[in-house]
Amino acid sequence: MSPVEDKREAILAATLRLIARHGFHGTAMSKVAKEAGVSAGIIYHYFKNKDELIIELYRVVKRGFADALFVAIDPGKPLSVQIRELCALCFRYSLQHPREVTFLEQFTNSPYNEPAIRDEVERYFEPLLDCFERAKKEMIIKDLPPPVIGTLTVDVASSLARKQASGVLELDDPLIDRVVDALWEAIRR
Amino acid sequence: MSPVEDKREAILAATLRLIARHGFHGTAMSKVAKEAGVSAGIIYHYFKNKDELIIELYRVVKRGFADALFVAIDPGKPLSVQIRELCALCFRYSLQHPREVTFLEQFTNSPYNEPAIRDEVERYFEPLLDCFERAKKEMIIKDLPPPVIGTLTVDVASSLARKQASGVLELDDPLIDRVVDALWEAIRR
DNA sequence: CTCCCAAGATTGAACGTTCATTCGAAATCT
DNA sequence: AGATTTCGAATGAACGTTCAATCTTGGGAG
Repeated sequence: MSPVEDKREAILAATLRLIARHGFHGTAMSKVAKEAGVSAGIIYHYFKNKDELIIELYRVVKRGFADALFVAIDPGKPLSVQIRELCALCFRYSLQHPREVTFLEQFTNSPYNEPAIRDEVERYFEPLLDCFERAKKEMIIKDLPPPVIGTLTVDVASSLARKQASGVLELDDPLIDRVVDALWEAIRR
Repeated sequence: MSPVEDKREAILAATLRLIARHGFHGTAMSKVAKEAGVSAGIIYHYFKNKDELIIELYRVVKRGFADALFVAIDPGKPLSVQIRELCALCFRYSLQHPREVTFLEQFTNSPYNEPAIRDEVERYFEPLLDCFERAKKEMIIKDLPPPVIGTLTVDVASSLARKQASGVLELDDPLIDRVVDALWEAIRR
């Protein structure tokens, strides 16, 4: 990796850490610079301004999440197994990446989340949605709209991961399995 | 209602509207004053500072949400009916109060959400949790931790309400019924 | 192999703006 | 009249952003 990309990614990583801990409001550009070990000015060499930095971080984090889920797709296995693995992966990723989850939830509920960016990022997940579309056609799962399916998988995992991170819930492997079972019973036909 | 309380509530209502539209980051005290039709200084007569204003708004909104759910509790009806009505009420309230939902989601994922405030507000919902505890004892629903049950009801409703508000989903009454059915199948034994 | 220089990378102090908060004075209520 | 409520200009701190100056890099000339 070139040193240039190193610095750019250091800025993105620092922004993620600070926003997860202190929110958008508490994350000043000067703090990002200090956390990343660079000067304040250089951020504007890589990103147009603070908004662009945050939006780019959103793209990167969403892309990473999508990539993590892709390993669940294995056309050799039955769709029901693929979907359950997808759910389980959502949980594992969310639990192992609490900062990413917190950032994504903050972004989603903020004015940053404009339709253009949402549509652009949603495209990363199209192959995963295909998986659900095929399961619908084969009458394996209920014919619910994709956003509902998304809520019953990704959003439930994120919500529980946040509760785990804040200490109000202890999610161990057996409990994750039981929740995945429950979600499967919600969407299966 | 006394004029004093009027002004206080005008400030809270203005804060809710602005935060839902522009986020914490874009909501300045001067804007709150203008939106509420009062001077900037008077806010500090009713609230210690911006943080206290936002935390108090959180209490008020959470309390309103809990109160809206209480009408589902009717000891004359079977627990299974009460729980399904609770879910349905979550949906109706969330859909009719998009600003409240957006604000709550932002608050929950921000550094404002400290354990002390969370615990204090969680107490509003204890009678509702009791309902689920009894259903567990009677072997009607699965023995899942309360936070998991909460996620599978309140958080799912909030998440879908947000998607409806942002236009990516059209939630009509028949679809709400089907989602409530799905959630019931997730938690029932 | 060394020197040099142009282009890009990096710095951090400085700038103008915006923000949360204060406060003395004015208005309103009891 | 005294107490409480309300105002809005003033204050100082913090913020996002800029920019002139400095440093680094890589490659062509000698």
